[in-house]
Amino acid sequence: MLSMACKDAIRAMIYIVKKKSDDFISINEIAKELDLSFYFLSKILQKLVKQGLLESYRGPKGGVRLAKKPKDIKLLDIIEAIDGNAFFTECVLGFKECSDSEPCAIHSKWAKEREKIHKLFANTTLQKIEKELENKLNIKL
Amino acid sequence: MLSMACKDAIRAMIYIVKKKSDDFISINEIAKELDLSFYFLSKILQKLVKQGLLESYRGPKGGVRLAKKPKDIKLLDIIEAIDGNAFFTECVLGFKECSDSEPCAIHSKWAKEREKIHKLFANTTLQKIEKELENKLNIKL
DNA sequence: ATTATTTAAGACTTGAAAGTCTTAAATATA
DNA sequence: TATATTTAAGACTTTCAAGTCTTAAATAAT
Ligand code: FES
Ligand code: FES
Repeated sequence: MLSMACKDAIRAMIYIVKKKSDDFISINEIAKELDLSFYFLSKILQKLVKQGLLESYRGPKGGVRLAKKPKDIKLLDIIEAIDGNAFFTECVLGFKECSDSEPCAIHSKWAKEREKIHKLFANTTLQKIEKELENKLNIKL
Repeated sequence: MLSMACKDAIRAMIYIVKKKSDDFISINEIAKELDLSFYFLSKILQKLVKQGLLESYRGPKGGVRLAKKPKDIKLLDIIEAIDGNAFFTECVLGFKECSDSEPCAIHSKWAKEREKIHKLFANTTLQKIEKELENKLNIKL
């Protein structure tokens, strides 16, 4: 469902918010901590910078940091920045159109669950995740 | 979420059940009616034959037909035959493990919705789809 | 028996995502 | 100013799903 790039992007954003740092965090540090390829992660985070979710700074002491407050960044923003919104709009059986007026055989049921997932990602902000990390101590990063 | 192969497989199975035929239905006919590649569809349906969802017969008058009653074939059977069960078991953020005891940052919410989708596919039999096709007349095939 | 028709099996090609690397640009520090 | 450090951009390679094609095997009809 989520691309590899998108999974890495979410994990990186969670790492960044958890740090609560005003300074820039180097991509190299994030890649090492999360055991990701520096090369691959760099490309992914560049997209988040272009989408306005991160801001970056070059040179020593450079890196990336959140461009907005954690409460204003939703998982859905990250997903749409990397993967687009195909999952939430396209027919699960691959038809060109997906709508209530022109449904496939499982549209009615599928669209309902799909909307719940959409809401889940739209309602989950980095701030909420941050709080949950503080409360539950066994969560993987 | 579903692979192209899986989407085609589901559409083909729906086409077959809708025909309500005791005879074998040629893959060529299915491919033409659903506007799918004969080559690609052949490979896909072979998997369903191996999984025991379809039975096939070679030669003139040959083709495929359901190996079980429509009420005994679930969408989940088709999905697992083609795509496996990765979607329903793997961590949405890509961690190796996915369990309540070792959760990622969105496991608790994700696993809940994922289970609903699992139930949706497990509860939707070809028989139910067949009935819905009869009731609602604007459903795409 | 021969031929036409159909699935079975597997080789082959294509295309897109994943992953790697190189060079350029920015900038802090010495 | 020179150097080291960092992101930016894009070329390049790898991998795997998607898609195509060829040949073999089964079988009905002639
Ligand atoms: S038309 Fe198929 S999911 Fe909406
Ligand atoms: S651990 Fe991530 S979805 Fe279960």
